[in-house]
Amino acid sequence: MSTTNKTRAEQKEQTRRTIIDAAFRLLSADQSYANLSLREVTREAGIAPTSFYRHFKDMDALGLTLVDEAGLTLRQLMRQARARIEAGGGSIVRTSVATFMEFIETNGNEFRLLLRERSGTSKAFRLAVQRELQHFVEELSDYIEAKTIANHLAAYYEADALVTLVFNAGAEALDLTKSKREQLAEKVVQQLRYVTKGSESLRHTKRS
Amino acid sequence: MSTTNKTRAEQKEQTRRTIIDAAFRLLSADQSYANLSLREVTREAGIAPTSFYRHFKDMDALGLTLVDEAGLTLRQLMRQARARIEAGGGSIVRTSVATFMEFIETNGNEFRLLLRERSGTSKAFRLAVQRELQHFVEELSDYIEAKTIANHLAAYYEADALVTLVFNAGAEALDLTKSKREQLAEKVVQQLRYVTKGSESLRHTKRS
DNA sequence: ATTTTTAGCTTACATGTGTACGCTGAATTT
DNA sequence: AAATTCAGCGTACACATGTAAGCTAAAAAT
Repeated sequence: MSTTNKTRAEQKEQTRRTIIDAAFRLLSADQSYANLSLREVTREAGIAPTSFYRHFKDMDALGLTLVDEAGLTLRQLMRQARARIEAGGGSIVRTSVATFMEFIETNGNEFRLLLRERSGTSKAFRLAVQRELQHFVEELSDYIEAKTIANHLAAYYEADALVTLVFNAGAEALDLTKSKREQLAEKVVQQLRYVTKGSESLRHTKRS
Repeated sequence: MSTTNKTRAEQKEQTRRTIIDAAFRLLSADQSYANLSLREVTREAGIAPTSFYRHFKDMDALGLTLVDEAGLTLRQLMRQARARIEAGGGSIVRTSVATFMEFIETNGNEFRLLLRERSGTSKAFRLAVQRELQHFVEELSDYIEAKTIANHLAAYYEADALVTLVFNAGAEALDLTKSKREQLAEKVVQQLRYVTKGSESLRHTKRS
């Protein structure tokens, strides 16, 4: 166990990626991960059905990997958004919403995966998605706590509401044409303002 | 085609109900309608697989019926809540949330059906669920428009946000123990207040 | 140079699926 | 009384699935 250790491990990693990519490719509005079969995936990946097991214990293991990757992609995108904002761009709310809507448009199937498995039949999947969303809530919550005089709990409630509204708007966007999506964006921007304004307003009247 | 017309039609209707009830019984945290097979349903209903077709064109037709029934159940419950409120009960927000949480607890599987099929692989299902939710948004929107000086669009945005937040809290509640659910209820009550307060506040600063 | 490891393959099997076909007996119509 | 309708059944078929068993060739270790 020394020297090169390249070609074989590399080849295996490459095949693993092939499987992952194949699975993502098979997701669509009409096909969820839940009703995707092992054989379909291996067919798309160009390997024998039984070879699948050299890389994943079962379909659940692959699915959880996909959820992680989709969550990562989304987080990276939102980090870009923050960079854009700090670089002097427009309003925080509008830029974040626009970025999220971009994600829906270019990574619709990744989003569908998160959306569907969040309420799917596997508890492990539900928890995995929940964890991804929690990342956003916490980041946003910290931001709010720092930028305002909100206490910890209030900031968390507010952040949670904002993430919920955006995520739900994303789900709605999936079935809409591009023109209708602009109306949807307008709606969610307004709703986010209600939340931030309302939270601020209540902060000033009582200390809860 | 005249006279009695009872026993046969009645028997058929009864079997139809047996099928519907069987399907509902098979739904759970671990089984969604999407991966429920025709044969499972007929097995549970105690009829031959092929007899299914005497009552429904296919599983999709049955599923849409279930969505309708679940939506109806939910609507009836919320009507009761309004009755309770107008009969002098507590706050609108708190009572509505409590009623909804009761629904989750006693009709968890009906709710799961709506929740899952809202983002499922069948557009017909997605639309059916969307329609059910739209009922709530519109009723609530009318209520807000009447009770406040909000214009039509603002009332709609507000109602939509409220329904979204409550529905999402319901989804979260499904995986929680009873004690954690009270915390969740507290969270969503607070979030709803943010929305109503924020909407009101913005109404007074600008006319949009 | 020899042995060990292993990614990927082929073959095979048991199980579950949707639904076509045709029968039966009882309810209904004529 | 005779004819028609039809809810429900049993049989049957073609097809897809997950995965067990064992082989092969090449890479890696000895």
